[in-house]
Amino acid sequence: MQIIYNTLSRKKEALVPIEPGKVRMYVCGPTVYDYFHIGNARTFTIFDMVFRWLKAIGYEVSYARNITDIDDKIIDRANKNGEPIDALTERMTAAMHEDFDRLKLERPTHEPRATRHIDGMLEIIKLLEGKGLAYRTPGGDVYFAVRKFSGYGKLSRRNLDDLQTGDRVAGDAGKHDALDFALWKAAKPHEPKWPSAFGDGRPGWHIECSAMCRAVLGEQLDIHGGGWDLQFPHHENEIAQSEGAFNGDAGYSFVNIWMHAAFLNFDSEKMSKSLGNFFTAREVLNKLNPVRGGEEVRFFLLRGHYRSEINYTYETLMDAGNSLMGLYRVLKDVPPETAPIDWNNPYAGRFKAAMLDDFDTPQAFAVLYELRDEVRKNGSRHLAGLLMALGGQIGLLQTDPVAFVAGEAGGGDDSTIDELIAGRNAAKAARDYPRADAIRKQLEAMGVSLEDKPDGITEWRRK
RNA sequence: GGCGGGUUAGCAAAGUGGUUAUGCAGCGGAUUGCAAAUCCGUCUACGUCGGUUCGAUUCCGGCACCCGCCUCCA
Repeated sequence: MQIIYNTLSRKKEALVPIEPGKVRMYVCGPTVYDYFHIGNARTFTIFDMVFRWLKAIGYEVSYARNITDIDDKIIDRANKNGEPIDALTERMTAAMHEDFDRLKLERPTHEPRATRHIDGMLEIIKLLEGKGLAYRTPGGDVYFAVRKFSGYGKLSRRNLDDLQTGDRVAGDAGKHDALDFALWKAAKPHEPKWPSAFGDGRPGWHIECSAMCRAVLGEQLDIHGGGWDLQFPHHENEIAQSEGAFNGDAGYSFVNIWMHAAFLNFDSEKMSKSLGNFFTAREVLNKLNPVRGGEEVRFFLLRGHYRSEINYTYETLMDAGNSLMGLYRVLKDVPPETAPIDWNNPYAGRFKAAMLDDFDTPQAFAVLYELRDEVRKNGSRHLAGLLMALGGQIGLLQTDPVAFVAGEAGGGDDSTIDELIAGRNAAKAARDYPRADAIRKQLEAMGVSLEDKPDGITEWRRK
């Protein structure tokens, strides 16, 4: 039984799918105006882990992660670049896929784009207006009337009267209440627009997700995820829209379990575009060995619990890389046997128990390390296979171990390295140790480390 | 101001009312021509003040400090 902490109830709950055996999960995806940063990558990696794990324990998972391809930031950036909006969003979407692939994220079942669901948004807005939950302003905007929706604030536990507004939010002229949020924004010059019963315009951000959830997964979801910062107002607004428009009538919740991924920090502060303290995922990946980098980052991001903040530094990333290397080394030395996982095996059982308890990856990782030691000790190819297979349940340890340990790129080509090693071995045979050490030093300077094996073979690996 | 999260050893990070978490790094030893890898051994823990308890890092309360959301944000 999978246990998940539900932000809505503030409790750990059993996952009981609406439709037995099937899980419908929606995660708010990126806004494609720029490369995403390593903090964004954390959230997507976490939900990729959830996606894979739920499948591993037998669920059929429909996983939707949207692409927000219409938004103020996109418009601003496109204007700044002097580039058409479509060109920018296509370019950034392609880059996003490249980076996701490098991070070993599986493609979600659905990847809806906001601009392809405008009709669905307008339909919901119409429903809301019909119920008196939305209103038009003279300027042609449509707003959600927050105070008319009784459940408003239930997810983030906010009291409407406690919310600070006034000084920080410049009140839009036609708004009835400062907290009301835009469902539809009237068209402005030089901005994209769609025709509608409310006049030409474009959707607000929040309505996009309500519409895409409904279009792609249906009116009820088992799991809805996103970063902590989306809890309010974004997710609160989604609830108001979806439950206000249709779920409420049917007497059920829009979402059963709300999951929120904790932040990735830099210098103990939330990494964010607006603070400017961010590293894009691709710039981090580009600094790492191409064979290992993606998994090193993934390993780093999953080694903390998803509800705990983690701090990104070069040191913590390297720690993770070293730990991962330790797992791969044993797989290189003891070639894993391929076999289905026997969940009755004590290691497998403990790994599973950890994962079932709210995706306790740190605990699950500890089991992998113990299994690593066991494989080292008894050289069991069967257990090596189990180690690899367990890692595989959450997208780890799937690279060829020999290739992973050797690494690629930089440090000269293989034949040069082999030549130098041959020269060193000749020097060793002649007992010319100063020369042998000089060659090793030369290789080290090239980023290549050596390992003399007992059988006389010298293995090497790149940094 | 409102609401929420956190404080565990050098660093990272789980968990538990009483029994070694775990990883990385370090240190000592084995091994090695020397290294590397590996193995063996090993040092540092639960912010602070009270309370409950036979016993608290673990439950309760106060305090301090850090962080987040309340505006776009994963």
